[in-house]
Amino acid sequence: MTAVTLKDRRDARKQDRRETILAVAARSFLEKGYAATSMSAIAATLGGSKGTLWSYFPSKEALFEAVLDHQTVAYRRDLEHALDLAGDLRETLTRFCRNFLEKVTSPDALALHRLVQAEHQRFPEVGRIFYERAPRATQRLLSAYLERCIANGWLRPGDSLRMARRLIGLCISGCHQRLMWGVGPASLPEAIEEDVADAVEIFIRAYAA
Amino acid sequence: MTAVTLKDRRDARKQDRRETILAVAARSFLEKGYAATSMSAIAATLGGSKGTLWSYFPSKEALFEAVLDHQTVAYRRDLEHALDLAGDLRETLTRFCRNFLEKVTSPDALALHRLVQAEHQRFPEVGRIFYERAPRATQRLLSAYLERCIANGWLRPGDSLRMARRLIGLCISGCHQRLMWGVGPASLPEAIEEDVADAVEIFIRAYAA
DNA sequence: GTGAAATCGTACTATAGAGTACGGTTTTTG
DNA sequence: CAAAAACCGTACTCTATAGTACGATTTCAC
Repeated sequence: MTAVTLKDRRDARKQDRRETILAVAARSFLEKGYAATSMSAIAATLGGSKGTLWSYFPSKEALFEAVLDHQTVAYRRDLEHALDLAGDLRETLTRFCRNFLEKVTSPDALALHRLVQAEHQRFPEVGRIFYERAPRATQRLLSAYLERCIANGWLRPGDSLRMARRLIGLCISGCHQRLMWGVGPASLPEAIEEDVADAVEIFIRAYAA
Repeated sequence: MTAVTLKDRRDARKQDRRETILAVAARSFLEKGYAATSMSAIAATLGGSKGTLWSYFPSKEALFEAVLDHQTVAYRRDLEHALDLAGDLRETLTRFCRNFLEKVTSPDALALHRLVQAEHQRFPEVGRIFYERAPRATQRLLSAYLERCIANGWLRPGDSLRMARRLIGLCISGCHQRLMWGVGPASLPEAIEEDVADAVEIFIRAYAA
């Protein structure tokens, strides 16, 4: 027993170190992109030597993929937490859209979005994996809820996945779109409220029973 | 007169050369991105010497910006041509959405979209300029048409620019979104028709008088 | 034909960053 | 304490590519 905990302490340290490396690397990748991020600079920020860095991740590519993996896990966990759907239709949709928009307009989410967008030519897997984990996961969650609304007779029957995509498209057609191009609104919270109200109103007019 | 035309021939050659360089560079930038594009490779493809390339564009950055400039001009010219709005509301919106989606789902448009997205951190101007010339220009054009529809009593009064953004958001919420992540549909034309039909239907239900 | 402008080929400089090698030092385990 | 694992610092190799220099050659205007 004692032997195990002692050995585990070493492993825990390694895990900690790994997390630290991922955090430092994520900062750089998200802010500067893949090409402009240098392994040497990461090693320097960490304080350790280059050899150590390479002992954790055998190459820049490996580190990059580990960072994306880490980030998408965090992204999805946040989203699922934000998407517990219960209560009145309009109210629930409004809460969902607001939570969703708040998540995806955060600086980190925008940076991640851009990073994957930028590098998914160089790393073809990256785009598909991210799509599965973030946009697709969100669509599925929302779609399942809409399915229940249809069963309850609150919404007209139809393809719930397509309906989910339309609602999400409406949500991101305003401030999110502009933020992606570096043209932010004066007040983000107000812009989000406006987008949410529009999206829900349009959606309900289109699909309510 | 003769003097002028003769001198012009030299200028015309230079102009041709410039266009050729821009075309070759655009291929590379659009396919491989900024970092992975090398000036030496462009010079090699052109066949000439590096000195000549630098005599046309004093740096890689300058060439990059010239390429983006050239591409957005082409992009906007195409769009404006595709957006002559006349006739019945539903029919006009359908034609507009179809033309728009066909343009923005073309391989070059997708690549341009990604390229600007990727590099607008390194070149902060690029994002704003592109936004002005492409998404914003489209919004303005559509918005002006919707304004007329409101005046005619076909649509309920409202903020026409916001309405335009919602319609465009609906259009790109389907296959365009997936294409951006490298997850293309089996049949693009069919997917476009589906998106167009949905978008127009939802829009009309939401805003028709 | 003649001179000027453009072009060519090639060799060069300078920089930057990925990944390696290695001998010495600290930390952890038992 | 002793052995092993991890870590450190530093110096190194290798490759890629932006940008320059320059003398030789072609093209074009007149």
